[in-house]
Amino acid sequence: MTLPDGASRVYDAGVTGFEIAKDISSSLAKISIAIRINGELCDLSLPITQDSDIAIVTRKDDEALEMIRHDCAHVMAEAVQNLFPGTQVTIGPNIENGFFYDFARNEPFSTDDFEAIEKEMRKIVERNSQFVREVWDRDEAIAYFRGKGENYKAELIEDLPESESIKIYRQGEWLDLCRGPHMQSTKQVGTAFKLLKVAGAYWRGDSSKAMLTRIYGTAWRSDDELKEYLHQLDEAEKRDHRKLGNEMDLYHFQPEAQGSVFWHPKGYVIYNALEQYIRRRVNDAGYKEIKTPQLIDNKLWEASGHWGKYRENMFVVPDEIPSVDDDGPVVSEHAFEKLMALKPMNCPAHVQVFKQGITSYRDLPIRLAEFGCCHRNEAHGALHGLMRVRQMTQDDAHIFCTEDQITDESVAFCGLIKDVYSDLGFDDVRIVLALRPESRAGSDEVWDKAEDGLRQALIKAGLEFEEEEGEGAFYGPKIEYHIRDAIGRSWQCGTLQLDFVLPERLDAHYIGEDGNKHRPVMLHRAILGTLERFIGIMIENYAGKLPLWLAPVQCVVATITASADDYARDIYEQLKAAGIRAELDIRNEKINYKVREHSVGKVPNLFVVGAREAEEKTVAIRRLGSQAQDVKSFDEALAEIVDEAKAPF
RNA sequence: GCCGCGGUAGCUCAGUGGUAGAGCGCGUCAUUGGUAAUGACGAGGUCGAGAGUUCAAUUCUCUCUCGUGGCACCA
Repeated sequence: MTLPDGASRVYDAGVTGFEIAKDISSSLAKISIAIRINGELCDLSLPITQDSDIAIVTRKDDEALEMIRHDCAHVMAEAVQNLFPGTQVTIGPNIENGFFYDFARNEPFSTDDFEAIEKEMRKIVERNSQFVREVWDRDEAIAYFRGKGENYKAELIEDLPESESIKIYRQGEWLDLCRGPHMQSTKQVGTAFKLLKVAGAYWRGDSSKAMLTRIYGTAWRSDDELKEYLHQLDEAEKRDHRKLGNEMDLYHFQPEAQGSVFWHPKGYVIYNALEQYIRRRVNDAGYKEIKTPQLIDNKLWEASGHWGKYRENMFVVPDEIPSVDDDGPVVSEHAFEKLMALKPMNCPAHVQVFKQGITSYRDLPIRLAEFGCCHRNEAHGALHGLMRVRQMTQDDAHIFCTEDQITDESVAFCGLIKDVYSDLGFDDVRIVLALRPESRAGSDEVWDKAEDGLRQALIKAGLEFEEEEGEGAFYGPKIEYHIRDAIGRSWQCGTLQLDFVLPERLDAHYIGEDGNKHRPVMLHRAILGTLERFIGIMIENYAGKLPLWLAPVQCVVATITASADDYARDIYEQLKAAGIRAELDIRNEKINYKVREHSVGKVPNLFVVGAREAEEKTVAIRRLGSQAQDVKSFDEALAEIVDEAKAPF
């Protein structure tokens, strides 16, 4: 056996990892939980029959967390079956920071059951049952699980490839089908686990199949790690844009317009600042901004293919003046013969703009940008604050170009998007090339060409990317830009999609050098994705403390005594005149009160003025997140804040 | 859309089979204070909607609706 440090040891064939660990040192044996044999993670109890490179895995190793969580899922499954006989087990994989297990039970679980389940889990851990691995005959295994009424498990075994042996892990009386590996005993799961939530989940992720009950849990090496993780969850909750949006008075939602934002003055400041910034960016990058209709006749959606592929997400309205008769139908029986739809995407409308007049190859590329307001009939359960809405504004644009120009345009876009994300505070960007989905328009040849076009552009731009099958849009492959926020979450925002289909379907063409008609290629692209969602991401990323140029209120002038009111009013007016979003707080309140209120309100700059400042024409600046009082002349402070409040572009 | 959990004052939430409470916020008054909550008083609620059970429902049951955690879908 060759150890990680290169040393080798000799054992009889059939020696187990545990025996080796014990042989190396008894203290190692105590903390060992698994073994890597030629790189593969295995049970310590597995007999080793050949010369191998081995490494004993202990609780301290990276793999330990995964094993603890997976074993914890088994412990939870047993606990649930002990407490709720008749519950069927299904699958229970690890996920980021924890695990879940899906159960089939007529009566779903509730979080009220957690206490009892956790208590039972602790008993099983304390029981210190060995995890024992067995290999069963396939048919016997199926018969066994069927006999126990475990139909889901039986189905899982039936679907395992013939080449796969059927592995069963026992822990005391209880057993489960499992690929393994497992630690030595339930005791090694430890005590640092907690059940977090219950949720419905479809069997095999298929909405036509049965709804199971999923229990989510988390497990860690130590109670301290668990505590730390729970603390992180609390912190993430504090950043929730729905909570902050409410506290900062940015926007609201109400049932009469579910999924659509009512922007309040302060929220709309952010919205406008961001829109203006993007407008300057795309103008600079050679785009022309346009605005296209909201409500468009169905004929165009049929021609574009949206009616066929996207209908279930569209709001469709009859093109008829409703009846004014109180008793009669609001629309006639013929209403549905002529339909219009609120646009769910801007692309067909942009093709219409492109198609006006005759375009020469000399005009290409043509880049049409729109802050396009789109409506999508999202499922009720999908709606989530600003992150998932029914009315959204995309920072959309379509580039019409020749095939030869695809690479240059794509490379240019990659540069633009990188600059924008960097300006907005996101430097960790993951790029995914999403390939053809099952339901799609266009021939395989066209898809081959489109996928390769984007791939080549990414290579030329020198960017690292991953490819994902089946994730593309129905009309073309796409590059997805995923940004990572301050607390490590990933969001898909920007996208670049190559489309040979739509220009064809909507018959767009340009006149080439040869004097003949040619089909342009269309690049769909967005940087923020949608303004709504991006603002939600920004709020959470900055925990509400937005960069100065986006802050709804950039400066509050707060007085200590009424004797400074006139001076405060004067400098407030000067700040406003200089373009600073300032507020004046001359309320009859103590300065402590004002400082607290504006700190909680995430105001970046507080200019505090009392009699002394009024006398000396200074301000005492208090910055958000700092206790320091920086006293300087107002003129200097004004120049500084004006400079600092400039947008990055 | 599916499964679970919720909806009580502007906000955050407590509570009860006999038509309601706290803190913050809001209003009035006093206080003019030096960097994260000054004090007193006051106003404010058909307890999400509808139906049922009951002498009596905010409370129990059902339906609907909206929100929420997931699933499915997705920017």
